[in-house]
Amino acid sequence: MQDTKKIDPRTVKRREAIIATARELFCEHGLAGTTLEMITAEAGGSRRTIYELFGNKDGVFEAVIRDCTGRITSVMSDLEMSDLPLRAALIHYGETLMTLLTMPDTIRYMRLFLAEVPRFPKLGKVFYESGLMTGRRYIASYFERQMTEGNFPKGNPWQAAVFFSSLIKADYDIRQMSYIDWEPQEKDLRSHVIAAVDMFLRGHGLDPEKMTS
Amino acid sequence: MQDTKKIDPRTVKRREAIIATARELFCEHGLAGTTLEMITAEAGGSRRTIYELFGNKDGVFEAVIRDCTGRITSVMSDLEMSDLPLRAALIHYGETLMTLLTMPDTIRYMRLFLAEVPRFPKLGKVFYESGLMTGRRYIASYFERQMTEGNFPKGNPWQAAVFFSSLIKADYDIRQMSYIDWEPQEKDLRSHVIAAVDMFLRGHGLDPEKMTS
DNA sequence: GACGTTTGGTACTGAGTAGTACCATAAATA
DNA sequence: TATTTATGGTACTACTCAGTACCAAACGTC
Repeated sequence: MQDTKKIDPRTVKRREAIIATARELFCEHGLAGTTLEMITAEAGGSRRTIYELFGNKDGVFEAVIRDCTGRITSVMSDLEMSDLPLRAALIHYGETLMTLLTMPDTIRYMRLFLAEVPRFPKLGKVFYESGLMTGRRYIASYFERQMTEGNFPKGNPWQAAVFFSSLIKADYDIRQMSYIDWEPQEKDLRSHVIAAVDMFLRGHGLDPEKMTS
Repeated sequence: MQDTKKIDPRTVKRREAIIATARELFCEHGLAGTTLEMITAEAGGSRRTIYELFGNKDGVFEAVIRDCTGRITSVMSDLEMSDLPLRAALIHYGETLMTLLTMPDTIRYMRLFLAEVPRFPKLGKVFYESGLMTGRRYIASYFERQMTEGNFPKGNPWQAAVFFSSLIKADYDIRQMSYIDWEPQEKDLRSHVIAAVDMFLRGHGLDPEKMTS
């Protein structure tokens, strides 16, 4: 039952170009505010091709969201928890995570996604499980390792992961999503992450003052 | 320069009816997915009146968002930090806050709001400052009081408030906004709040075990 | 009860746009 | 080179819907 038909390289290129352009336009004007004509005007090609490749407008939207989710997920997977000592590793991870989460593109994408989820419940699952949970799983397994190695008090690694990311994230996401054109200063982010990590460590009975960092 | 003209009670009633209906419809179908005809069909009246009262469709949307924000703010203001001992008070506040934040109406409203903020930057400010910050201010002043009374280690009450609400909220908001038709169990919420409060207390050098609750 | 304001209902305009049909053309494949 | 497939472009249909105009009726005010 395998589809041995070769895929025309033109199709791949067109598809990518359409998704890239649509992503920009959707983020800028929303789904309803973007016409297929706007997409073809910028990406080239014609509406004919869009219907050929995506079925209809909603198909383009789905493809865009899956693409964005994939991008974020892949960044998340690349976030290696380094071999630094615990506190330094957490700070490093927290900073990288925050850089990703506070990027204007991430914010615009989240807004777009949340706006339309009710009409695309399947995408909600995709986003949550492959996007949000990827980072969570990763950090939970890190804590688990630290627990067995005796660097971190034994407990529920999953809960530790939830609390850790909550403290790091704080309300920067909601704040940025609602406050247009506001971006946190990098130095504020840094000091916030440090404060969050230290609070997290103390919350688990560890003294950040005594940790080489 | 005062406007001494009396307001026709009919106008007030119509206005309220339109906002209530529009709120439901906007949350259900989004702004673009709701036609003015749908509103009049359910709220009664005619499009004529809508233009009379709100100017245009965007005017209705603005009124709806202001109304929703006002509702949430008023609930926030009613959240009294009781006279219970610290740990019990935090748990109580946390539970009430979570009840508010995880209500399906709150979630749907947040989605609607975030979807359209880019076109209504002013509303972003309203939401953030009068909605989100109201609770934050309240709890910060609570911590300040506890600090001066010696029940809580001296420090930055504002930061304490940020961390506290971050831990309480965790990722329930994002999770609910993206996962349609998922609602947390009440007992899970309770145990989460307790764990968050205890982690918060330990993070500030207090031992929850030793606190009468 | 007379006057003025607000409202309901209906019908209309005009703009915008998703989706389709069709054919010529360009590119890939064999 | 011949054949197949994907693409571009254009023109068209059918529809939705915001916003307007107008008149008669309902309601509040005095």
